[in-house]
Amino acid sequence: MQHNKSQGVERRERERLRCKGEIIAAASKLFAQQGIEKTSMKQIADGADMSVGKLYACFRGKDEIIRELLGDSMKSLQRGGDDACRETDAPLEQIRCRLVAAVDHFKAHIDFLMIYHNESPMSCEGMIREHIDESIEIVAKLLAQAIDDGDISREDPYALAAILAGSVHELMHAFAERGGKDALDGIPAIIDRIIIKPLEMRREKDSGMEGR
Amino acid sequence: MQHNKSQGVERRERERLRCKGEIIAAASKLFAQQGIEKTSMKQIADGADMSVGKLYACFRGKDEIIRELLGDSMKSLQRGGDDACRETDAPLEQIRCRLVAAVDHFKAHIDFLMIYHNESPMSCEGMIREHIDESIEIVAKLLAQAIDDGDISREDPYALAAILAGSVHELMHAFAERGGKDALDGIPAIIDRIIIKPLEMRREKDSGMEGR
Amino acid sequence: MQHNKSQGVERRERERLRCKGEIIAAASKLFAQQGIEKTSMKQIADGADMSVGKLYACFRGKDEIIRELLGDSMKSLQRGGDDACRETDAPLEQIRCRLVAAVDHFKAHIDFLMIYHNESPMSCEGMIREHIDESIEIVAKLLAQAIDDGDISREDPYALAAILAGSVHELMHAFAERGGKDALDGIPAIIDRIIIKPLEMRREKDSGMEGR
Amino acid sequence: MQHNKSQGVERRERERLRCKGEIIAAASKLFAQQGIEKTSMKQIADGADMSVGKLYACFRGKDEIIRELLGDSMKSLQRGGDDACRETDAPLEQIRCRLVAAVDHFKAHIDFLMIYHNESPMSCEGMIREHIDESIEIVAKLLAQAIDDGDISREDPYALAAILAGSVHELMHAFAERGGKDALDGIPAIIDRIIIKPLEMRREKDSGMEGR
DNA sequence: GATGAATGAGACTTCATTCAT
DNA sequence: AATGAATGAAGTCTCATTCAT
Repeated sequence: MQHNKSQGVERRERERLRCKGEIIAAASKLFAQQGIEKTSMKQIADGADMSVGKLYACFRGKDEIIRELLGDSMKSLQRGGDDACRETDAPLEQIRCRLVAAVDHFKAHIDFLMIYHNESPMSCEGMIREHIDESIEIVAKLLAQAIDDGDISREDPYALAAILAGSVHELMHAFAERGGKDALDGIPAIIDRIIIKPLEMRREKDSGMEGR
Repeated sequence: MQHNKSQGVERRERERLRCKGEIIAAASKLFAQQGIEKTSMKQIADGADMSVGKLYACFRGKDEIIRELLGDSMKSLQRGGDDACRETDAPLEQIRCRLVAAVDHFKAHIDFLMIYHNESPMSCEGMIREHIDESIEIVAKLLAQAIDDGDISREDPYALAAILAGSVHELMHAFAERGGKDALDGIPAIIDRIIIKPLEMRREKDSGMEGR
Repeated sequence: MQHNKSQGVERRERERLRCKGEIIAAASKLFAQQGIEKTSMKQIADGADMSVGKLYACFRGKDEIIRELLGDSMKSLQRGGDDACRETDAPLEQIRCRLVAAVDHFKAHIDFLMIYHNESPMSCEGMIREHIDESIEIVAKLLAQAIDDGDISREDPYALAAILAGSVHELMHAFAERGGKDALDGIPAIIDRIIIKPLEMRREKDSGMEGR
Repeated sequence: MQHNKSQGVERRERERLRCKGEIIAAASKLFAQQGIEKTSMKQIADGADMSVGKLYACFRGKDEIIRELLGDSMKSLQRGGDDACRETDAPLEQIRCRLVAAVDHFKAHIDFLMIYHNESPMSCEGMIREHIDESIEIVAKLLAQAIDDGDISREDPYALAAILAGSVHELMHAFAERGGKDALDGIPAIIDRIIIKPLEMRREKDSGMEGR
């Protein structure tokens, strides 16, 4: 009896999560297509094939859907990056791993890519902007370490991180637009070749000249 | 009599333009402060010190204000770039000039910078996105020429242009945030040092190796 | 077999009544705390530790719960009054007994007191208002008899009854607020001293003067 | 020119007040008929023969309409009482004047009478309850003074005030119901005869007995 | 019979746009 | 031509009631 009850609770919880997932999925698609502001709760409900009331049974309101959608995606993006760079201590290597992980994540979540790119960064109290800034912060710290370690030439690490972030952002847009999501795979290599490698090479040259 | 009439028409036209300018100015400030969606026609009217009715006498509706505001700013930004690179034929030099011109333009129109950065790129049927794409297109063509001219190593010019555009975008945000608008001045130099110069240097090395 | 069946029916009926009682109890508490309008069916179900569906199995809807809750309480209040005044035929004495009974009833059902006082008298198609009017009617008849019997001076018995009802109502609020429910005990005495006794005394004086 | 403008502003302000008045009037009627909660903004708009939008141009929302409606009426009721008792210093006389003023006010604002009587006293954060309590407070103070002055017998002035307030309340309902609003005129006399006079007379007797 | 998830009508509110003055 | 009061469509959210399980 008690077992049945706890089973029921468990099943219900699973059901609720599934439902939230469907809402998030429908909302993601609509947000990606038309933007967050232009998407109404009714549209989300229709998209998820349920009533407006159910939306409010699963989420406190539209804000919470947005926050959860963005928050989950960004947390997962972040975690993917953290996991990817666990193998190495070399800061530049970590950046490269994070970059690959980010691109993979966006490839797998193309709606999120659209939202991340097309939505106002100030959406939902600046959540997107904040996430970008956090990513830049992380990369800037790794770059600062790379500079200290003598891996790359001495530059403002925040500026370098901003360059990396902006480049990835814009490349992602350009490649997704032109070549479909598979084109995204080329991004890490080009970032490496155009931005990171030169920083390393310059460092070697600098060292060489210092060494005289 | 006819002369008087045409004078009146002319005066009226001048008046209407002045009026549109004031509306655009007021709208720019408000859009920059609170975002486009959150700004109401009433607020724009109050900001421009005129009635809501006059807004509709000068513009067809809110959409047209946005379109004209963005369109004018972006045209002016584009024209600034075109003017700046008129002195030289060297493609890389043209890119550098355009970059300086763009930064100068944003420095002089800080409200536009805010809108350009914080607003959804898809605002107003994707006008901002379209403008970025056009800028990338122009730079990509110049880069293609630079590659043909043997000024820089052979890379996908669109990818390079995207990297440049994204880098500038993100640097602009980072620098404006941290150092106020004067900090923007440093952007052309850092872009040149981190992205463009290495492309040139690599080319030289490549050439050297080819020359063997 | 038939006996078993009727036993089952009986048990079921008993069960249903118990269930209704629990719902009424939970609803009373919530209505008293937050008001009828602000209390949702879900809250009542939670308060009665049952499902929303069961609420609808026992009652036709929210309205019926309110109607039954108020109806039961008011019937019980009325019955208490009827019982209390069974001992005597003297109309004034009956009124005094009814008053004591009413105060005792409210003391014992403090939630009902709150609802009766704080809810709109027009709640549920004016049930509360109707009940007050009925009480006034009863008291007015007793007063009319008292007048006929020469117990009190000649006045509009309805007006006197309204005065009694209003006084009790407001005293109940004032005393409950200031002294907790035990303070209610003082009400019959004060009503008697301030309103009823003077009516008797005036009658005596009138009689005396008539007697000359 | 400036005069014209100020005239326009003045006219507009007058217009706005007229409009608020119409809304308050329509709302009063509806609130009196169906209760506050059951009245929707659409109904008020229809009743005042205007659009919903205009309601929101004049008031911040439904709450403000209720607050203003009740607040104005209760302030005016209070002020009427204050004005009425300015002629005399005798506390009992002041109470009598206030009573007459209150009855006159309700006679002139019959919708307010209905709302005041039929609405939950806890409506709009307990505004009605608060107002009743304030009235009782004022009367209680006057009664306390009357006791000190030896005008009436020694009783709890708050209890007496509650009796007066409750009596008036219930009489108002009974008389308005039975005799139309003109019947209200009889209330001051009956209150005086049944409640106040006896208090005075008892005092005299008490004094006489004390004097022996 | 019991459950509580799901429904959807309806409430409040905002604001782009219109139009009488 | 200018004004800004008025409109009403559309959006968010609540909750009494229903019904599949």
